[in-house]
Amino acid sequence: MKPLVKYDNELNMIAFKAMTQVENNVFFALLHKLRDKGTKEVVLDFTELKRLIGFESQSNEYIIKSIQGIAKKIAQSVVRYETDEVIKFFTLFQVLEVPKHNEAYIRAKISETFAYLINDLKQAFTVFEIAEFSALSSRYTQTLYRLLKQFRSTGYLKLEWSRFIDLMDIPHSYEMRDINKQILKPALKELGENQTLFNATNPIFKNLKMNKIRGRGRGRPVTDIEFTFKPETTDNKATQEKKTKKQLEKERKEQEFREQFYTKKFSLDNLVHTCLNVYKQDDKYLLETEYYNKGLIRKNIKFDNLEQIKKLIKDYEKNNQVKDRPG
DNA sequence: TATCCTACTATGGGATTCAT
DNA sequence: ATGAATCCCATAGTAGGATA
Repeated sequence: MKPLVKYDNELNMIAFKAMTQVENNVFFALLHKLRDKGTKEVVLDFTELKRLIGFESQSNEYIIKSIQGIAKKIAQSVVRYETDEVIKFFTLFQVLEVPKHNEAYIRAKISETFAYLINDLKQAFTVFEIAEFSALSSRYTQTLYRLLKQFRSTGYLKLEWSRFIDLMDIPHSYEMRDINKQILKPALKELGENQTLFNATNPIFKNLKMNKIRGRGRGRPVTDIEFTFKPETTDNKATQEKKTKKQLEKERKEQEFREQFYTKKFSLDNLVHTCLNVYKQDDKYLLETEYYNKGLIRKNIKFDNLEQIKKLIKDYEKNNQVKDRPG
């Protein structure tokens, strides 16, 4: 069986900025190596890296540099959590050691806080072949690849445009034409067309299509982007029972349900909340929000029904319009 | 109300600059 | 040298505002 990377979907939502294509490879190879190791320390050496991700064309020097680069970025990528009382800082990994010369290895362990992202995964995980991932030609294609892999069972991904830009780590200087030309076109070609090198017959995502959704207003700017492709079936015979269209539709609905309030704002107790996620809990709804009050704070708020949330958002939007007329 | 004008964004081709 | 980022040019379609 080919080496796989497998991790909790939540990791896909932590956007790692400014990773190069090779740094991505090292990062996910490390993730592969660390999986189901608890919080134990591991060493990923050159031989294994090479086996996992190739490295045919690059010089040793370049590889060492990439490893140092990834170590630095991991160490600097601080995740910050705030409660009312304290601020906590975490890094995803603790990188314990990388060599300075002539060798290429990385010694690391996962932080206790994030151990759940790669240990004992039972559901809501992303999984893909690391070799396939590493062979992709650009970091943008790689990111789109793993986002699509997250939705491998439904074959449907829809993102708000600004969030897409954020997750894909697309420079703000890129305009639509640059994104089309440099990112979307090459990525769709690479992910959706037949592969000649490794996979002579099958594209990575069958029947992959992209659709931009344009909103209202002058120029009708793009508000959302969606991707559809033929859902994957699992290799596992036991879980291979085919999903009916109804089930797929249900999953799709569930995703849309979770996304419906994302980034919407409302005001509560004189604080402006930004919606992140909504969950159903018994017959109530839990809304995860973020707001500033001497720092960024996350909170779960309970509602009896969705209409209450919608009303709050509507009220906020009404009060914060610059100029508009009904109709 | 119907029509015209303008502002705005998308799209595609191509060229140039930048960093490694 | 190579790919990524930036920029220039030109065309098309539509919404919103202005005008008649």
